[in-house]
Amino acid sequence: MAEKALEKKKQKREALLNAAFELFSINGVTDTSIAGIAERASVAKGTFYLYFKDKYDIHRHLIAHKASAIFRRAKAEIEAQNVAKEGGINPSDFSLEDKIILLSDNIISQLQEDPSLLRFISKNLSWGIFKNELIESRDPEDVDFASIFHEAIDASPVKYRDPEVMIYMIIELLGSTCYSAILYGEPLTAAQLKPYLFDAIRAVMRSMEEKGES
Amino acid sequence: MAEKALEKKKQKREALLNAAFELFSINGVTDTSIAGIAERASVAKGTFYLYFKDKYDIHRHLIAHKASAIFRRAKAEIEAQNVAKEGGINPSDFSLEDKIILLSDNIISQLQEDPSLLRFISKNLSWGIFKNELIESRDPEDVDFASIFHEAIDASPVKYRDPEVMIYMIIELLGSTCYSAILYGEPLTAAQLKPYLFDAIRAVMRSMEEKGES
Amino acid sequence: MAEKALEKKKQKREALLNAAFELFSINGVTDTSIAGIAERASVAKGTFYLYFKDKYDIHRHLIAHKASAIFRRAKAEIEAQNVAKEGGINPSDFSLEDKIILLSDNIISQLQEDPSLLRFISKNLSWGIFKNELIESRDPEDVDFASIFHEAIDASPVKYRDPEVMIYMIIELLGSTCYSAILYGEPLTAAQLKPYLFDAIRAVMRSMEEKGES
Amino acid sequence: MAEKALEKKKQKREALLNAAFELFSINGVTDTSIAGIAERASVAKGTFYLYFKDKYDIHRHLIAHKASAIFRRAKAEIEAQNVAKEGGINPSDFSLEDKIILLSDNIISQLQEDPSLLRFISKNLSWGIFKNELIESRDPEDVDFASIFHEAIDASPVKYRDPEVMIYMIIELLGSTCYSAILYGEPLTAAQLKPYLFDAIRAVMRSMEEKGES
DNA sequence: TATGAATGAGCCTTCATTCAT
DNA sequence: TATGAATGAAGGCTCATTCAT
Repeated sequence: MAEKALEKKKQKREALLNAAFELFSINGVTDTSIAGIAERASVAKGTFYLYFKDKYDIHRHLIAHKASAIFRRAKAEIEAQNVAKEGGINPSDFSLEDKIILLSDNIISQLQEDPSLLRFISKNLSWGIFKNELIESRDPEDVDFASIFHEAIDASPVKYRDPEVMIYMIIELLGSTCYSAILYGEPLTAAQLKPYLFDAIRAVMRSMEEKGES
Repeated sequence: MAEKALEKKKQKREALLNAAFELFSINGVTDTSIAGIAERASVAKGTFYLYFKDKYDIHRHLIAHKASAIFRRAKAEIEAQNVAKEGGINPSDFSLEDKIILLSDNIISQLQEDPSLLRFISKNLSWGIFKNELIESRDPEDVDFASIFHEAIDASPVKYRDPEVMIYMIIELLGSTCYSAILYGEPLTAAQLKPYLFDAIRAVMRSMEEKGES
Repeated sequence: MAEKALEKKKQKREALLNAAFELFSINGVTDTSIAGIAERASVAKGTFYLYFKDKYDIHRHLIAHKASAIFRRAKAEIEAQNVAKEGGINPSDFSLEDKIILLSDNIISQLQEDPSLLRFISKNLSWGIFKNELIESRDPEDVDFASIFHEAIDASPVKYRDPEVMIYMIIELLGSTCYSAILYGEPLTAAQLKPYLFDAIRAVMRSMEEKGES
Repeated sequence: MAEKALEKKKQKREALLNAAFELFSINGVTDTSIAGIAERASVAKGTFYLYFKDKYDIHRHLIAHKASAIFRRAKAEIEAQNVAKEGGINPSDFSLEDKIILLSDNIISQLQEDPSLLRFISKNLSWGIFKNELIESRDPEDVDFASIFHEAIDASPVKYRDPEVMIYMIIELLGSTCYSAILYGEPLTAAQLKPYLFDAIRAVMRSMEEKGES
């Protein structure tokens, strides 16, 4: 196939993903039809099936795609901040706790900025996604974001019992508390939640520090 | 209406709720039809509409109903245990932390016993349910289980900053970590999760103790 | 259900069968849609599925129904003729050969009268239908027409080797030669075919007479 | 066009025909798609249209092609047998009856060997095919097999009333009885059918012998 | 209250066919 | 010639909902 044609295919796929994201966010998966996705993507209905198996297929791809994007952006922004304040604190001076709080803070900000994103990944920002196990053929740019954590953990002087479980609990806590807070301000707003949540995350981490470490 | 007729109505309603619960558990809400619910309840299709507005209506009632049942049973069982070991530890000797751990432990046991129950309330065991705000016309027996917590908190000598938020975080943490653990054993089994989770709950609670309290 | 309602159901079913027959005859099974059948029957699309599983289900019912009707009518007409010419030949005077020729003649006449009927049962007037094995739930009025033959055979003084095979061959010969003759007049018209065919049928029967019979 | 290119075209056509034959045999015409044929032939979908007008076009070609092949092979094998037993019976010693029985026997064997072939030409092994009238542009190698019969008939000392009708009836009888016998063994197996069928064919032929001929 | 036949909107999906490359 | 992405018509089927009984 000519290069141009490949480019066009990529664009169509992108258009479908965007359309699906918007509709899933607005109406939910159940109330979104393939016809609707195709129409919004300015593509014929049949074209949808050239790119995705069904509604749930595109949904899975989107979740992986969006979750990955959130983590990548969070990581990038944190690094950019460090570069900005040159001569400032050396990132390696941050403790793992600090890093995870920074990351959480950034993720919450992103979700606040774009609540439709939150509604979409809704309750899906959890372990299954995190491990990318839902999807067999990950898109190449959707990097394995579990590695972001593992790098940071490995670099930490403080060691933790079962670091995977720790991350699991942090992600679940973050995801489930933010949902209600950001979308409904219930039982408190995201801004109000943050200090409590960060304290809680720190507390969870401390409770999992390796015993010998004192 | 004769008493007998009232009784029959009650039974029909119950039959519909049970049928819906089973089908929702097995096939999910989307893949459950009203026709299916009616058939399983041995009731005509039209009859469904005499009791519920639509599929989502019965779903909401069920969630509130089941969640309430879990909390009530947990409370009852804990009290029964205390009565059993008479002369044993006086329940009022338990700290709030202990009580909440006991409650959590019991809830996890119930969900383990009946994973279809877990699958059903799935990610719904969260604040929305807890506050029973989803449903306007609560069934009379579905008591407000938030009160269970408030009573215990009020009785606690240790005081907490924003106890509602604390409960919120605990419930979210419990609900979201158990889901994956019980249903998939991922990233660890419920049995393995428990010590970590209880430590985490205690850590969260400590982080929210009133400062002056030492 | 009230008697009237039952009557209406029966009518709807009949309307669907008639509509399907007409469309199958005109356009063939492949080019007939369920929407088309429903429309022609003045019934909503969904109603079709209350009576038949799919297009092939109604097709099977129709074949059994129509084939049965042909045989029943043939039998009835032959009997009526005998009654008409009272004092005439006693039907029991007919040999089995004669009876089968009479039957064949009548069937050919029916098919000539209504070529759409022929096109419909087309190549289906064969053993599978004859034995009614295609269809599990035969309509009650669609009598087992195999019995018509067996009665006649049992009554015959002349005995045959394997009478079932004989009938099989006669039916296949009749069905397949008539098709082309009636519909296309190729390689000869039905009228021209008849004497040859009847000779052939008699020849086949003679070739299967029991040896001892001389 | 270069010779090599012509060769390639021929191969593609052949590939399409083979693919279509296999799929028609397995799934039937209705459930076979052009996309499927093209894929199985390792050819692009659009390429199909360079060789055939549509699904039914390739179907017609195939029927004529396969039916012709059966007759040619039957003739060739019979001739080969005669050559083999050199000094044996002179083929011209066979009566027309014998020749046609031999031919029928061979055709039945072929169909038994390859039931998918039978399923494919199914009920199509009949007069329409025989006369090759279905297809306007016969492939050059698909010789007119009607001539095989006419030669034999002309060579026969015994003369027949309307020999075309005789052949017509024989072919129809053969085709329709074999179908059910070979594919389903109903109402009897092909092996069991043969003696009856051959007797019947002989009987039909005798019934059509020219009267004066004794 | 209870029924269940009837409805028809609306969904998913397939597929023949076209056409720019 | 050959390709295969794109199209959109068409069909099958489900299902929530209504309503006469």
